[in-house]
Amino acid sequence: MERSTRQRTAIRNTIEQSERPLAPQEILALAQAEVPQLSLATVYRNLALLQEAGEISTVLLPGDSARYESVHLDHHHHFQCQKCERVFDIPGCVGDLLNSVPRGFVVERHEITLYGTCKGCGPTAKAGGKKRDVSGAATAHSHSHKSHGH
Amino acid sequence: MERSTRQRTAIRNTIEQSERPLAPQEILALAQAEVPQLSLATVYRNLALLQEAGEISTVLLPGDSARYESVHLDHHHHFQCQKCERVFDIPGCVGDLLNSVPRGFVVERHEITLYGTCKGCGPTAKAGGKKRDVSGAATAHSHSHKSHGH
DNA sequence: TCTTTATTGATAATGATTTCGCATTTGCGT
DNA sequence: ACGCAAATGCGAAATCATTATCAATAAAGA
Repeated sequence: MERSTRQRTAIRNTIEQSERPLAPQEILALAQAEVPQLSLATVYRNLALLQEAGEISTVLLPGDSARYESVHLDHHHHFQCQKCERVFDIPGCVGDLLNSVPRGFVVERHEITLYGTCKGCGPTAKAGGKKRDVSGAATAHSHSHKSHGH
Repeated sequence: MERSTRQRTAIRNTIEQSERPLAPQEILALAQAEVPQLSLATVYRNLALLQEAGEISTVLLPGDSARYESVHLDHHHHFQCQKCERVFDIPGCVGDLLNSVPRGFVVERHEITLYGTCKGCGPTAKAGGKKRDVSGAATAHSHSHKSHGH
């Protein structure tokens, strides 16, 4: 059966406790604080397991590779900082104003991504600070759990 | 200086005349109707040039590779069919209801992607029809040019 | 504690997309 | 018509995220 390993627990906690979607690399870096020798392959293997178990969901952003977050979150969208590249959750939804599609098209799901500057990076230059920092701290929402459906 | 070649013209026309964003492979397939020996490398090289020239823009969808479309289009968003995987333009915008971001965050741009079933695929099974068809015909908007700002 | 086997770590392998290298072709100004 | 640099074709090479290998490790029940 499914065993409880230190690495799996670390990975799960890292995701569950994060206030924003994390990329595999970020998860690796953060979880290594708890399990130093943790391998990226293990992160991927567990992401797959946790996903099958329905504990986490995949967050896909335009032109970027997958990130993961807890499924125990209200319906929300994402904000990616154009400087630090980190992704934050934005609570709420713009509404069902999505009926403007042409005749014959049926919408089942939607994805909204906002781009700009995050709290941490402040309203300075348009861009600049290269690459991600893998750690990160800033928060964007109050982590209100449960109660889906938008 | 910049020369006018048959392949460049074919590529430009293909994109300009398409009613939806096209992936490099799709552009290759469509433009080969005009220039049979066209190479994929040439498509990529010209996409870069046309983009620098400000003629086309990149369309990025969550978890998918880049597509390209003319910049001469009103502000709009995209709809991807979950069956044929083709991407259509959806005119208009849900509005500036994007002020719901947390304090300290500044939104500069947004991206909205709708998922569902397109006109051509009809409201049948949830999914199924594998892979793209590279050609495609269906239309989703009236191609009204110019007049940005949303 | 012993046994079984899920799990891990390290690394090679994939698969897909995009870029390069280079010899050949071809616009385009003269 | 000439000449040269831009542009092309095609295959190799580079990226990159994700997956597969496989020997070694360590949960969990007996």
